[in-house]
Amino acid sequence: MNATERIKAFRSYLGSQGLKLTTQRDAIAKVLFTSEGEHLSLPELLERAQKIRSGIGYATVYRTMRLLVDGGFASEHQFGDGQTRYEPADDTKHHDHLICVRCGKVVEFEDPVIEARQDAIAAQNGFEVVAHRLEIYVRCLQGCEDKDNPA
Amino acid sequence: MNATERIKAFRSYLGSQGLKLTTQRDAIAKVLFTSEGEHLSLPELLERAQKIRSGIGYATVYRTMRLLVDGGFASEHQFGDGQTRYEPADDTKHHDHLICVRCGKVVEFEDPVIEARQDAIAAQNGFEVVAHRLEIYVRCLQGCEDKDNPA
DNA sequence: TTACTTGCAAATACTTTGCACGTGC
DNA sequence: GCACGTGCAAAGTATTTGCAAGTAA
Repeated sequence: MNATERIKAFRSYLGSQGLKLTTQRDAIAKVLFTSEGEHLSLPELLERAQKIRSGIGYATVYRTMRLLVDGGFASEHQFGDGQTRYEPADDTKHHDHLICVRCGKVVEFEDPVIEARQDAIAAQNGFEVVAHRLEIYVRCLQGCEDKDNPA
Repeated sequence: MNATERIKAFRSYLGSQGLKLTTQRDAIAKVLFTSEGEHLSLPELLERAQKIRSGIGYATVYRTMRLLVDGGFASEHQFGDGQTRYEPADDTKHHDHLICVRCGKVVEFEDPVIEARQDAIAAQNGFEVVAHRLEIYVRCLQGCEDKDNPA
């Protein structure tokens, strides 16, 4: 599903839930759905949304993101910088993240071997998997710039 | 390494760093090292430490835990309840967590297959692994009580 | 009209820090 | 004695909420 289709789906979802489609919600959804791979924080989402529709408040972004997460349109991540970050949810396949501890670069990946292993481990312990979160903290092999101590 | 050995190691570490061994630090370390598998939060650590040595303040627990984490004696986790949780660090092998989304139960596991896969994936993307965090959110198969809505 | 939304500001919830007083070494 | 440590209270951060005014349907 591309960004346009996702926005349409979100609009339908709002209607189906008796919620209203406002210019604020539309702008925020647009920002989210066109941020593939970026993992934006609330302040970042706010800044971009205000370019589309000025005057949007922080609380509206916060509440709209919760709406998007609850509706399955977005997923939240905590990468350890103390901020919650968001990305468009992928309804078909799940992916995980490689995060460089030096430069902060984030690369997404998916691996069926790990997914399968998780199901097996959960089953062995008397559980069924609902979701998972895997973050691999790494260092770039070809060198990268320290985000906290720029050269 | 058992709890007693870990406490000794921590005491030596303090000396080697020119830091002082106080009754507060000792009590907090004792609480941590005897909490295997519990993943205590700061308030919980504080409560238990105060039973050993009354009068300990929150800030002291906070600063001592940072000391323990920095020294490699403890590791931090964020399980999504908005609190940082701590457990004694295992110097030999890493383990991950299965977390029941309904009752909050946490089970630890380790899996060499997943560990090996992570190294391979990182290498394929031009990284070397520094650390990782894997949380599998599950549901108990034999039923459990909802922590937010007790029966 | 009417229920849902918004933006502001205030309230939370945790975490982190400044500082005067204590205390290991 | 002196440098490090402690406890309190206050300051940060990021998140969440109350409410009067605004708006989609």
